[in-house]
Amino acid sequence: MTRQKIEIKKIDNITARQVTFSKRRRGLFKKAQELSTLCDAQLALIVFSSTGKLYEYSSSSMQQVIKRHSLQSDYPEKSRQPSFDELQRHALLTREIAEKTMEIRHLKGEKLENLSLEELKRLEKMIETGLERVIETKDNKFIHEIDSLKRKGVLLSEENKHLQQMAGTSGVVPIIDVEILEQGESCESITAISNPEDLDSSDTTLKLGLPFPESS
Amino acid sequence: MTRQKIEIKKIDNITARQVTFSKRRRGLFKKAQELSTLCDAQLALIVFSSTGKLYEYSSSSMQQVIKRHSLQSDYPEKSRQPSFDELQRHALLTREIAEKTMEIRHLKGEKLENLSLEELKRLEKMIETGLERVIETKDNKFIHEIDSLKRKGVLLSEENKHLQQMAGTSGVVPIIDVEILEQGESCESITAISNPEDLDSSDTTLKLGLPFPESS
DNA sequence: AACTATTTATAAGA
DNA sequence: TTCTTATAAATAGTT
Repeated sequence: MTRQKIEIKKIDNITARQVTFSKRRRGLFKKAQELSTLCDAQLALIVFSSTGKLYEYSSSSMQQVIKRHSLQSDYPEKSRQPSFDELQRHALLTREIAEKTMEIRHLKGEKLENLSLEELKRLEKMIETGLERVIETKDNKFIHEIDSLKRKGVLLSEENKHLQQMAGTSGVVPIIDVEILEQGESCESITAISNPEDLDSSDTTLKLGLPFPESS
Repeated sequence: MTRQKIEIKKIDNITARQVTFSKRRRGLFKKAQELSTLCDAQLALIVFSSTGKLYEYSSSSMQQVIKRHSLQSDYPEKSRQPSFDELQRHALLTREIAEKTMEIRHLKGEKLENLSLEELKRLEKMIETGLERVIETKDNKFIHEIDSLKRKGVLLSEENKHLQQMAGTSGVVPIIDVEILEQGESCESITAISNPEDLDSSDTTLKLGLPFPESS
């Protein structure tokens, strides 16, 4: 735009075009950075030359500007297709869930028709072992609870005796005989007179979110 | 850049800044479009004013330029952060896997220490039911196999008789007596003489990928 | 928004 | 590519 005014259309001469590109590109980037500085604007400029070379400027990070742009723009989520990597990870997780679901069903004795005899035998053994462990754990817990209750009973009984002596009232009859507790075998009879809140040894109340949902 | 040269730094006066922004923005966009036209360059320009308003220009479509840019640039996938939605779905799947893993462990009699007595009782019942079903399925499969083998034996025996008559050789002694097969009760004795490849009724070979991996 | 004095950008040539 | 230079274009400050 000096010596002679030029028309704004594609420059045919390749050399002239490249020269003009160099000059004007520099000018444009300078103006862009001046604008962002002077006016506190966030700005991104991307230029590909006709030969394919990339030139870029951005006042902050290019990603930041592009992200802000795609948020404001009317194609907010079109460009956000899940990446291959995400799809793959998602597929892996889904597959793992399917496998675990099937394993649970098998352990519950469901959907067994596709298992071979060999697999059924393995499964049976697996479940038997699991059952033994559960029963053992359960029984241990019962025993522990009985033990704990007995000890509480003994303590309470001793306290009672002490209180009787303190009060000098020998005529009061104890409600629970310690001897019965120490020899007791029936769980029901003991849990029946016990209040769960009194026990800090184990929790017999139902937890929220049962870990065994019904599967169809 | 006229009347007086200015320093390139943020303009403090808000009004002056907005005026300059307007003027220079127009100039910048004009230059940008001239460059793309004159030099056949692909170009994208994104500007956010300090008040947040978006101005943009691109020689082709903005997405196209941005895509080309992110391909050439050295951050090919960095900008592709997972969306909130993806993260959430991922978290859900991971949680589901954790829950199922724990359920499997419980069914196998592992990690029972945090279960209440009530839960242990439920679990025991669940496993017992599963075990019954597995045993029943297994036994049915045995019976089916026995049945299938018997029928094969009968057919083979009849074929043998037929062949004997055809050949006129009455002196050949049959290797297997049909009567024995029809009355057989022991699974082992029968499976011992059977070849799994002969049976199309059921598959007793081990499937690949056992559904019961050892968990620690 | 328009004006205008100046600065800046740049086309053509070296 | 870079420098030079004449001139077009952009624009800071003013109205």
